[in-house]
Amino acid sequence: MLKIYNTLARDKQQFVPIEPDTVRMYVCGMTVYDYCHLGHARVMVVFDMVYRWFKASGYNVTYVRNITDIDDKIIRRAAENNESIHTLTQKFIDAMHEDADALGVQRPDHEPRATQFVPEMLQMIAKLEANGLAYQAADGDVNFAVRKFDGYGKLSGKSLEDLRAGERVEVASDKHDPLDFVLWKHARETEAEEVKWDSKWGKGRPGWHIECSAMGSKLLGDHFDIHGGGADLQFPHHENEIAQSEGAHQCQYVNYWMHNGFVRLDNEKMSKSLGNFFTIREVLKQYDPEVVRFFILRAHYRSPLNYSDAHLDDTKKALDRLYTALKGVSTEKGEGGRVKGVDWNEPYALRFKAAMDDDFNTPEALAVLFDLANEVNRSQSAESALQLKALGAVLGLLQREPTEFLQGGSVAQGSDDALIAAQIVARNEAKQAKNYAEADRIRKALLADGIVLEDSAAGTNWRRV
RNA sequence: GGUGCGUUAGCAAAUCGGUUAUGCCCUGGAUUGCAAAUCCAGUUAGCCCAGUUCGACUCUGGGACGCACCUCCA
Repeated sequence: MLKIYNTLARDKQQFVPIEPDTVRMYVCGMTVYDYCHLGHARVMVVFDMVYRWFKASGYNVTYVRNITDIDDKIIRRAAENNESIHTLTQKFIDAMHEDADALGVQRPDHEPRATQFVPEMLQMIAKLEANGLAYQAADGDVNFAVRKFDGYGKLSGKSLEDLRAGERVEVASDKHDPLDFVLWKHARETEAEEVKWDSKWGKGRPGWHIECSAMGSKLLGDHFDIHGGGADLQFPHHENEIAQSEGAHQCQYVNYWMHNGFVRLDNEKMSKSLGNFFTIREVLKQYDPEVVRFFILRAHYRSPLNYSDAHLDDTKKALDRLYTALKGVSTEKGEGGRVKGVDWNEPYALRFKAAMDDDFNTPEALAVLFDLANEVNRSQSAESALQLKALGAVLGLLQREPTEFLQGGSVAQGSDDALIAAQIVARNEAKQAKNYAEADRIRKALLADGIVLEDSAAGTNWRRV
């Protein structure tokens, strides 16, 4: 029985889908004006894990992760680069896909781009206006009237009074209420035609919040199961989505709200505005992408995750242990020669499932994998090894050839394979001649290059540190 | 200022009112020419104070510290 921590309820709740055996989930994706950083990597990996677990649990899942390809930052960046919005966003969408692919993140079923759903957004704004929840201000912007929507603040646990007391920003005077937010931004003279759409309120472009509401209901319906995103989107973005969608459709918007924790650097949230971030591609120059994925899944998705080289090094060693267990045990085929999936009746799998069903407790699920690896090491059982690999697959891990991972695991530098092989031959000749000084010299020299030799009955293997 | 979350061994990180988390590091043993890998055994916990309880890391109250949101942000 799957339980999910629902931000809306501030509690773990049993997951009951709206339609039996079906999950419809929406996750706020990226605004594509720059390369993705590790914070983005965490959202992608976490919800990829969620997506995979629902599928492994037998649900039909429709997963939508949007792309914001129109907003102030994009417009500014395009102007700086002297390129079109489309050129800029396409470049970073491509880069995002490269990064996601490297991290083993499966493509969502839909990746809607905001610019392709402007008519739906306009329809929704019209509904809100008809329902008395939106108004056009003197400056031409169409705003949402926060005061008119009962229950504003139910997701973030904030009252309008609290919010008002904490106001830190000068408010545009044309709003009826300082907390009203924009649905439709009127076009500015200086802006390119590319960022202007016609509407009954005049030329303009959509506000950020309406994008997700419109794309969500278009692709998943007015009421769907799960909505996810980073914890920083809880307020105001998700709060505003609820107000818009429920205000327009007059029904519950989302049943379960899921928010992942931040990636931190030196105990501080990694973010664009603080400038303390590493892009995914920077990190992948130094670490194997599977190590990065494993690093993210080693923490519970709601916990903070501190990034440091020491932690990544630690993670690499941990993953080495799992791949080492798989090495040398045939995992190609199960009994009777068929390719085997998870045997869900087996004790380790039951523990794994219990962990995952408990609000996607991946650290606990991974602990089960380490216990299973220990079992594989002891028994050298192909069945156990297959089970380990199959459970790894559920998390998008352990699917490579162990040797390929262990020998390329940290991003390759120095010695090439042929050279290493030659050194091993030379060392084994020295060993046969009982010239251990020479054998040890060769081993030490390789170690200096990050190559560890392992002698076994079957011969000498090597791996990278 | 308001609101929310967190504080577990050297580091990272889970579970749980009473029974070995797990990974890395460390110690001893087995194995090895010596190592590495592996196996076995072991060391190191629960921010502070008070309460509830036969028993609390786990529940309650108070305090300290940290982080986040209240502005664009994954």
